Amino acid sequence: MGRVGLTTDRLVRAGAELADEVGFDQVTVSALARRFDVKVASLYSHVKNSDDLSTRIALLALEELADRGDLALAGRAGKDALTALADVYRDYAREHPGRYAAAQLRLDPETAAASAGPRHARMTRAILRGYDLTEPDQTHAVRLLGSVFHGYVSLELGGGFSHSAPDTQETWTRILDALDALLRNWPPKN
Amino acid sequence: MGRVGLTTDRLVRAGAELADEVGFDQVTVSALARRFDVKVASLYSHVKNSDDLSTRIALLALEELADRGDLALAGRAGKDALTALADVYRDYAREHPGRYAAAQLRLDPETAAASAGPRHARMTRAILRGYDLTEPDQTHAVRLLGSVFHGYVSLELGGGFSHSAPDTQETWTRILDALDALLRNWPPKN
DNA sequence: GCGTTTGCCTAAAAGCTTTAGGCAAATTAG
DNA sequence: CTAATTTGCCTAAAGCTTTTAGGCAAACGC
Repeated sequence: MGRVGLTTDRLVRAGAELADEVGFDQVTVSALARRFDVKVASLYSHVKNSDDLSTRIALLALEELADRGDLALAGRAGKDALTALADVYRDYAREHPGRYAAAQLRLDPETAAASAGPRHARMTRAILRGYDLTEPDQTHAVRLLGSVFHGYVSLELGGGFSHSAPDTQETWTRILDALDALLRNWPPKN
Repeated sequence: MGRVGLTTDRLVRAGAELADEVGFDQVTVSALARRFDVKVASLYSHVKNSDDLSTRIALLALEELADRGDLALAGRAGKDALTALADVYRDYAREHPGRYAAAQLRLDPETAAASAGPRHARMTRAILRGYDLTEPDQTHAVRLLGSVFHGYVSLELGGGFSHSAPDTQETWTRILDALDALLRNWPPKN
């Protein structure tokens, strides 16, 4: 039996695809071995354990998302930028539900710090440059945007807004309008 | 060996506690059996399978959350009601992280329809009676509130806003102020 | 008390995770 | 170009979780 050419990278990539197909929590070392038509134990030379695999998939997803974000934000500002980044998250989650779920994995602090996580925070902060907010309001706004993006996307993905009128695209548009209005007119403390 | 007095209800309740202690995804039929000092197979008379157990814990959490919501909303309106319901979600998630995670479980449509889910939608809609919104804006606003509550709580719980100033309580207050302002001044279409 | 139901048990099969040790293919060195 | 070394995938095995099947004794209903 020849060699298949496993590498950590190929495993992680295949794991991400598997996640999109069957759900992130169904991504198992066994399933991945099956996909490469290889014995399970063989994967353990490339990946420390199941947790390591999950973490690597999460890191990949975070990176991909940040790359898309950077691309979308280039040359945009204000509401244009807001909409562009918001759509990046929403579209990514719809195209890659498993990867998006992976990106939600709780990472330990050092791993999180070394991940693309900070890039995401920076992107959101960049959007706010188009609005007139100073600290600490800017941080509050960063957190609000993160909450809405993540909350909306995960509720929509989970079927939380299921099959009721009006359609979710319309809601998404109106929510972004509302956020834009809110950021342009951020209420002062008290 | 006498009988321990297992019932579906006791199992579900213990499962919920276990979830809060070790995380919802660590709630396993085996772990639950261990907790009752009983053989694993014994649980299968009270619970169909692992999925059934998870679903029941999720339903319990949704119910508890809705009960707290009803209590909090009684006699309140406007921003008062908004804050009260928002705090119910946030406090519940902090007190019962495992149950809160369970409440996020994707239920199949019939189960979801029979769950306390609809009560949650009704509660959010009730809050909006204090603001001047008509359909379809009301639905958009319901979805926005759901997104913010869920998004904020799950990011905070997951450590997304970790240890950076300003503190999360301050942000939470300001976000609710902002939502109140936004609802009082919902931007018209276009 | 007697029969029936019910509750917890043992047994067993099947799948996932992880470690240890082996052999052969690929790579490097002389 | 062979020899030594590294590397990649393998077999074997132990441990854990899930789930089903069948058994025995405690609890309950009359």
